[in-house]
Amino acid sequence: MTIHPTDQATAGAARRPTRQRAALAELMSTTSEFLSAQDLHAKLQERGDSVGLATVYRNLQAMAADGDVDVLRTDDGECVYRSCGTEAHHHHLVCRECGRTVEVEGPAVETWAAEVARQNGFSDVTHTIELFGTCTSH
Amino acid sequence: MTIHPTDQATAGAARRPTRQRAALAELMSTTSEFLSAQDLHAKLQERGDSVGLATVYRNLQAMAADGDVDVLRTDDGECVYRSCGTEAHHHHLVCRECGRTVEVEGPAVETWAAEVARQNGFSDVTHTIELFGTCTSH
DNA sequence: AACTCACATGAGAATGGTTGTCAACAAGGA
DNA sequence: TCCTTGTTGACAACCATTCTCATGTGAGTT
Ligand SMILES: [Mn+2]
Ligand SMILES: [Mn+2]
Ligand SMILES: [Zn+2]
Ligand SMILES: [Zn+2]
Repeated sequence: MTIHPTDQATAGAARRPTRQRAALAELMSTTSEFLSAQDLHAKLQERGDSVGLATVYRNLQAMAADGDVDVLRTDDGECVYRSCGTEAHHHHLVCRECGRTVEVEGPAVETWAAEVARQNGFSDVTHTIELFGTCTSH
Repeated sequence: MTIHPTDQATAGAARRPTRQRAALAELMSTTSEFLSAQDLHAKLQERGDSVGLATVYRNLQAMAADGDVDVLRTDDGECVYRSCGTEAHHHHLVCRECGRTVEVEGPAVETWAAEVARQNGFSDVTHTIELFGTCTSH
């Protein structure tokens, strides 16, 4: 059984620069909400920088593996991506109405997670912590 | 945009008791790991209490809506269900090797989540907090 | 610049968990 | 027993994501 793979260490295997990845990265850098691969693919098409859907998926995965973008799953199982301001470990407070996202840190929650894991003898612990709510604009 | 629906309050609309739901509930009450709908469907078949796959899905959703079972998504997007010991709000520490699950509470983390939301002016806040690791049997 | 070659791309097919359809069933009140 | 209505199950349909593979393109090398 594998509920949550450990696919961490993705040593920087020289990725080749392409127009497609550049366009995607540029688009994401100017967007603050979490968007799905399909959303991004559509926006690229509107904008003229047409990129194949499979390529969007592949690059998003690569960028996520490299830690360049954050991923989370919507309630209906769709993956959504976002280019965050910091490379450091953090979590998100997302508006479920408009997608507005705030990056949050929680030293307390980090130590809590580590402590709980230790007390139960678990090792190689990772965690998923996301907050959802309704922002002030609603 | 809807990243995380608020589908909470599902007033107890009298659900009609059936052999199928009983078999499913019974199976889940004797299982401690998180299992997928397909896993459960297969186990029911082995055991003789054959139940249609669609029915398994429907009942799991109903049970989840009623708060009778907990749901979480595996890394590959599959929903997995578990009948927990308590009805009270809690989280999980799951072994990614064998699925062994420990129910954990975190008053500190609850207040942290609420506080972060308040500071950013978000309302109707919910959170997703799950811990994954490797248990002592590995 | 021409040559090479491994990596990247894209159009479309395939995958697979989940949901929809709808006729046959069955719980429970009249 | 009869009716009404929620429930079931076999199978089709959905749809996000992955796979396939022929073609394209970085970037060294000569
Ligand atoms: Mn953290
Ligand atoms: Mn909590
Ligand atoms: Zn909002
Ligand atoms: Zn284990």
